Amino acid sequence: MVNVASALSLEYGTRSESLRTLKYAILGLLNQRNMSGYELTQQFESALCEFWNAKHSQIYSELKKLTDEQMICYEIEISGNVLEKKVYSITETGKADFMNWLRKDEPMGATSKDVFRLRLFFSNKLDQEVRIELLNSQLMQHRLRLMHLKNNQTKFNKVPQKDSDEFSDYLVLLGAIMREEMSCEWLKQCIELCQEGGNT
Amino acid sequence: MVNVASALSLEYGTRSESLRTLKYAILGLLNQRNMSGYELTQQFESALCEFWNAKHSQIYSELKKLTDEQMICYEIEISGNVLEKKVYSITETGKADFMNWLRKDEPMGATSKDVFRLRLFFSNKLDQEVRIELLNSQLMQHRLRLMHLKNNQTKFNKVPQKDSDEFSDYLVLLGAIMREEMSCEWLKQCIELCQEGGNT
DNA sequence: ATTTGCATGTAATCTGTTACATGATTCA
DNA sequence: TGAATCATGTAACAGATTACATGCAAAT
Repeated sequence: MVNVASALSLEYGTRSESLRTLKYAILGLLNQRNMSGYELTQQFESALCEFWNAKHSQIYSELKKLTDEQMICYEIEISGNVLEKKVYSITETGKADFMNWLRKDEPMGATSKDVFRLRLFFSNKLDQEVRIELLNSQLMQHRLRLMHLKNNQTKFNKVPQKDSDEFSDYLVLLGAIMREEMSCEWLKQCIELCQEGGNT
Repeated sequence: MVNVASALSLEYGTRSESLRTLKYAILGLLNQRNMSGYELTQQFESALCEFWNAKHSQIYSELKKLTDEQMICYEIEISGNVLEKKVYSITETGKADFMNWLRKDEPMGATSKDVFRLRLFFSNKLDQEVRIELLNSQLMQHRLRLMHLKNNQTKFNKVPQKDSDEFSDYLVLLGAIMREEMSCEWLKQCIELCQEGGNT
């Protein structure tokens, strides 16, 4: 028997909305200040890079979509003689939509993907030396990243005011540092466990 | 002037290969033991859930592709009277390809995306009470997750043998626990910083 | 009988990456 | 004058989610 209900297009509620996180990342940035697509791309590479990323190709198409949806609008500025630059700003509609997203207390989703942990999960199939080399390589990379982050932190000589953009920035930087410190700790423990009763 | 080289389809090297991580996650699991698509789906929900995830729809289509590519093959088993089950196993080609992937020391990619951190980055636009509520909600969720993970850890009464599947499992579980502990610590610090000089 | 779990798939859509494509501006 | 950076876009493809779709088996 066929599914009559679905044949009549009943019973299966409206399609659930997609998350559109990129949309809100862009709206959030434009809520801080007006920017071009190029500047937004740079923001993703600097300010957001510890928790979000997007290529210019994706950003430009999202900007087009958000303009159509009247969440943002733009004015054209001229750099030099002829080079056109679109400076985007958030609309009132966009601001309202963004604030609505920001306030929502959504339950945590699935843990994010991590290729290295996946590799490690299968690493007992490797020679012990190779496994330790891979762990060491990973450790070095995380140490380097930690160094850069701690260097960024020195730019704050005191905790910023709670309602400032800098304060939020400070919180996420703290999170990034703690994450890298944890990663280094964990990798060191893994290496130790792999070496225990080692090759003498 | 048009790009003659590209018009002639020259000069722009071969398309770079995609990562196909799901492929290797599946090959890795089938390298441990033979399984059906259904069992693989369950493995993603249990053993791999702390660092990878995939829905059954994605898994079944990847299995089809891997079969075409001769990385895996299957035999049909009957459960009960008629219900057919495809039990997949990895081929020698698949095993070689998997080991090749496992050995590679790829540099760390971009930090993985984290919607909560993105929200927090914009959270100075919220009322202080709402911001703290969101942080508390997040903290509770991470505490719960930590509890479950620590409970899993009790299943290991000692560190398993280094070349066993259980040892790798132990390492990634340790990583998951440390990650959740760090998250709880970080969130507590964020809450404190948000409350400092608070509303008296 | 009815619900839960076993078992497998496809279609539509959304999200993200790589490659293609162009041209101006600035600095060495 | 050549390289790096500013500036914007499209097309093709890869990766992932949600919904659609079906039916058997086991337990209550």
